[in-house]
Amino acid sequence: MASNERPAKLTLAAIAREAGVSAPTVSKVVNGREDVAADTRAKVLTALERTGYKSPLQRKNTVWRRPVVEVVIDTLNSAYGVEVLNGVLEHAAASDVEVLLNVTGQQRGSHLSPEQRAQRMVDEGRSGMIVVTSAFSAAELEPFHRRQIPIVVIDPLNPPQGEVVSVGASNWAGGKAATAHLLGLGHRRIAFLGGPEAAECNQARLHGYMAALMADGVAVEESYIFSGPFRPDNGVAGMKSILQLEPRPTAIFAASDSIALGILAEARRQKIRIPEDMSVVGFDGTYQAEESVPPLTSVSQPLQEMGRAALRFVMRQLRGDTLDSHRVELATHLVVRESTAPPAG
Amino acid sequence: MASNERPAKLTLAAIAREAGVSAPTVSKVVNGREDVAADTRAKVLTALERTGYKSPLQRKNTVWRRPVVEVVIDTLNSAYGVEVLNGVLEHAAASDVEVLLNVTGQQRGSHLSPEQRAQRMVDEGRSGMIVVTSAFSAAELEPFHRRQIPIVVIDPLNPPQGEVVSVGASNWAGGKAATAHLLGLGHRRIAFLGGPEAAECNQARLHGYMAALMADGVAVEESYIFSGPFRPDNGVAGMKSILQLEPRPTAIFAASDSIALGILAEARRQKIRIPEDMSVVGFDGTYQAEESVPPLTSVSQPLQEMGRAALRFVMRQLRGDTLDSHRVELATHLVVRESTAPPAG
DNA sequence: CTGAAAGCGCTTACAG
DNA sequence: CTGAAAGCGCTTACAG
Repeated sequence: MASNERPAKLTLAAIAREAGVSAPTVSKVVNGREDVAADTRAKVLTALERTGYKSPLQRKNTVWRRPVVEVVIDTLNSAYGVEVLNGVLEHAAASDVEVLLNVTGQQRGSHLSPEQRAQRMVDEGRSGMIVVTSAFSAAELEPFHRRQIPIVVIDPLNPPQGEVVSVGASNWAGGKAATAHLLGLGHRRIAFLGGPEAAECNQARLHGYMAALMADGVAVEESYIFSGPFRPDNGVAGMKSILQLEPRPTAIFAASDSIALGILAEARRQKIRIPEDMSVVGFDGTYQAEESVPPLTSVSQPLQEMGRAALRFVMRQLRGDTLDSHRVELATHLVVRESTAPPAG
Repeated sequence: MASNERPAKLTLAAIAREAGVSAPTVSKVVNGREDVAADTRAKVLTALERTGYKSPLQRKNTVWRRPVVEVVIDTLNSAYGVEVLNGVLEHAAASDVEVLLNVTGQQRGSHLSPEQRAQRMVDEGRSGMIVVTSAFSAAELEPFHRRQIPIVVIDPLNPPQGEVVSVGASNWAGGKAATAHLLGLGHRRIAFLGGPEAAECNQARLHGYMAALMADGVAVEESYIFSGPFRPDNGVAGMKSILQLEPRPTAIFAASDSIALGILAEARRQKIRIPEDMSVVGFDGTYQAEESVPPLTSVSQPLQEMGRAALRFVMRQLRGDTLDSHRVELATHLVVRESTAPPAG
């Protein structure tokens, strides 16, 4: 008879039987009351753990909730961010994960300390976080690590910190390829219109640029190197400066498509023809590079794949898998369109 | 004695007394069961709302969680959707609401019935939903209404359904203004390159176009009217057709900026100069209209404001406020840039 | 579609 | 400190 009994439902009463105590006693233990003898409490706790008992509340909360991953991003007003987000969303749909969006340009929740934000993530049942092109200190991440909340960073704006898991692209190789392409067309005076000076990805692109120049025996000219935000206005301002240089560069390698778009706009205003008077290479390879006038030669990053990889990393950490590496770097490749040509003359 | 009684505890039974029904009936309503007569349900809902009843589960969950609102959108690959989303995010940041993003182009959760999706929203503690440019039937929305989940629709792709709360813009006036602008420049052969034929907003724009023509005594030419998706490829295909019309139109009113961008691209390929050979007006007024070549004359919609208004509507319903109206329509206005000029000759 | 009755699982109050 | 008994609040099963 005993061997054919179906397993009793997991109720307080069942735990009580299991532990050899009464239901009210189990109730007290579950509710953290103090009027229970230590050894009685121990017996009950053992039974609770062995059977995996959940209160009706907990059970209702476990109706199979999908994991919720928060994506933190500074702005959606660039094709870069939207593409990364699309990758995250695609993988989220495939793996039944929900995506919470937090655009920090809008300063949400900035009044909270990292400690409070991490605690709130636990309270609200959030599973992990993906941070896109942001700067953060080890101290800001520590409260999340302590609570075992997986965080993955895409293209951090500051140098990698200890244990941080990050996803990026081969920026150095991309910068080298872009510059080599211009050199191959015959350009010798090539400007670098960069992103934020401190950004890892920007430094790698700059060093790729310098490596290509050096490989061809072209001296690096300090006055040809600029930096600023990854935004069109930086391209506009940079283009104005570059047009006043003597001797004037014949080509520009821009560290992002958004910067390159600013260059194109300023060129139009000043009646500088692209590529006849000036060649321009961008970086990112978003759809904006395809649709610009003229279509932009650009170093394409697998942005969607980067988003997917970031979410995959979060989920792996959630499952408790060990990671092979704390950094994934996906390949970039140069796409030649119509904004580059041999220099005039 | 009655006047000094302390208020009865807020139990199912109390609600039942209040509504003049039995406890099991209240239980059914609270749990979203279907076997309750509409008027009985209404009585119970009133009582629930008046007393602010919370189930034990809800009571325990009220550790002060921020409301979570889900935004459902077909794609982020258009400036339209991103702008609306920016508006939602901005108001969400200001009012301490979390935003969950669901991009349906990726078919997520499509295997679930509306009933299941609505129940899951309750289970996962979601507060409300904002649906952007989607089609849906009354039957699809009913399970959400039954569970008192506020839904607000932005620019529905099908005609408004009964109780649906929606946000939009003055499409008819905008279509009329765009067409009047072209007529004022001297155009008489004006094509309409529209969006989805069934879409409310598209129909309003089309009728605004016809109203302007008729006001100027210009006959509506059926062969000048096209429809298709709100996407650049529709603009490309439409432009090809229009260029073959005899006599050829001298201007095009496109029902969205994305369609207009396709027109500009095809014009470039065919060496048709804009605006010298053909004037083009778009609709939406996204940043793409500013950055295109040439910059696009377009009817600007307050997309961010529409996103903000949608979230405000959701929150009002959550608080149980009565809505003044089930439809908000914000003003559009024409922004003249460089894609329109008097016809040649 | 409704509700009286039975039931379920947890908690409370209190005697020992 | 423990547990039999009573109680609470919600849900289920089903007769009408």
